[in-house]
Amino acid sequence: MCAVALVDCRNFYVSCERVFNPKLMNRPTVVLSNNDGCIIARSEEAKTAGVRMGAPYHEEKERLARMGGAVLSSNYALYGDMSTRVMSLLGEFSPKVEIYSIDEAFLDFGNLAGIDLMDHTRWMRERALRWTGIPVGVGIGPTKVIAKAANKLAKRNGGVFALLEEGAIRTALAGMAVEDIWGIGGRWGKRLRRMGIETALALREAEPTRIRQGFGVVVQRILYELRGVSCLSIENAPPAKKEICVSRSFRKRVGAMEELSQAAASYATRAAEKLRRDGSRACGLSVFIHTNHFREGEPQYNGSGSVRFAHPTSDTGLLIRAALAALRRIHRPGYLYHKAGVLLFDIAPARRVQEEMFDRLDFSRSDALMSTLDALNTRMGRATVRYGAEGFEAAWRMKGEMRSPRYTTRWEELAKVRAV
DNA sequence: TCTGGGGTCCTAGGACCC
DNA sequence: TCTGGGGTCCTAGGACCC
Repeated sequence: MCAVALVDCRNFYVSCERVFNPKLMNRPTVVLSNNDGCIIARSEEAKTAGVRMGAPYHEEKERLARMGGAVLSSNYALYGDMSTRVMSLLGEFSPKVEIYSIDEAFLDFGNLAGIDLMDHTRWMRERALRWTGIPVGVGIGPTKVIAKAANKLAKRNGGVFALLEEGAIRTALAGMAVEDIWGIGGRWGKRLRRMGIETALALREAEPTRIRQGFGVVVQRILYELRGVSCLSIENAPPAKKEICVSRSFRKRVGAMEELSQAAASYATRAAEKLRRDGSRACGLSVFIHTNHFREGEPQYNGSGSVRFAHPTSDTGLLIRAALAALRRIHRPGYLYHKAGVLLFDIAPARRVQEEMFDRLDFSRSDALMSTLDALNTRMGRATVRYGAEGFEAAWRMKGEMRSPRYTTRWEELAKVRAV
C-alpha cells in the first residue's frame, strides 16, 4: 500500500512570531493581511474566542482588545525564511517532497515496507518543533485527498493521524461534511448537498459518471481519490510559473498619475525579479487599476490594458516602460484608486527562448545588467539599487505598523538576548 | 475610517482554417 | 427546401486552493 503524508504548520504565521517572541504564548494572537486589512492567521486562543478567519480587522478589533489579544502586521520575510527551514527538514524524512504552499507539504513514502510510519512521522514532528520551533501536524493516507482528511483529524489526535485501513477511512469520511473535502468549496458543496450528497463518504460512493457530468473531471478525480485511487501525483519540482502577478491595495486612495506610475513601476520591478528568479522571460504584461468597490456611493472604475513584446524579456527597464505605457492608456482622471497590479503572462524559460532565436538577438547586455542588479540587491538588501521610476517617498505604500522585526533575514533586526 | 494577495485548472464558445 | 464537417487555438469566466 502506498502512503502519502500531508504535513502542515499549525497556525503558521502566529507560530513564527512566537518563536522569537515568547510573550505571545498562550495569548490570543492574530496576524493581519497587507495594509492591516483582514485577519489571516489566528492562534488557538483567538479561534476559541470566536475571532473569524478573513474578517476585516476593524470588525474584530474591540473583541481582541477586550481579551488582551496581540495583533501583528504580516512579516513575509520572516515567514518565508521559517518556511524554508521547515521544508528542508522535511526533505530528510522523505525522498519526495512537494511544497504545496508556504506552510504545507506532501511527502511521498512510496512503498515503505518495514518502516513504522507512525514512529517515523512522530519523530519528524518532534524534530521540526525542536529545530525550527514550529509545531506541525501530519495526516497520512493512500492519496492526497485522504491524507488531507487525516491531517484534519490529527488536530484532535496528538498531531499525527493515519487513514490507511478501509474501516478507518469509511468511519472518518462518514463524519466529514462534503464541503470540508479538499477541493470542494462552498459552491460545489451546496450543489452536491442538493443532490443528497452530504458527506465525504456519500461522494465516495456516488456514481462517477454522474459526478463527471454534473461537475467535470475535477470533482470526479476527487471522488476516485476518496476511493484510494491516486489521481493527483506528488510533484517534486514545481513547474515554472505561467503568470506572475504583483498587486497591492494602497494605504490611502490615490488619484495622481505620478503616484500611480510609481506604484506600477514598483510592481513591475517586483514581478521582474520573480520572473528572473524562475529563470524565465515574458512576452506580455498587463496593468490594472480599480477604485474601492466597497464604497458603493462613489463612482467606480476598473481599467486594464496590456502590452505585448516583440521578443520575450525579463529586463526590468523594459517592463517598467511597458507598464507605464499601459497605465497611461487606462488611467481616467477624476477617480480615487484603491488598488493596482501588474501581471506578466506568456512566460517561457529563458534558455529555450535564446535557442529559438538562433542568437539573432543579443540578450547579453541586459542579462549582465540584471544579474548585477539582482546580486547587489540580494547581498545588500532589497532596492539598494533601483530605478528612479519607483519614486522615493511613497504615501501610497502599504501600512504595516505592527510588523515584528525581520529576525532571520536582516542583521540590524536580530533578536537581542539579555542574560540576567 | 478600516475590507489581502497570488496562483492553478477546466470548460464553453467564438474565430478561424481546410 | 436545400446551404459540411472537423479540427485547433484563444479567451473569458467559473471554480478551487492557501
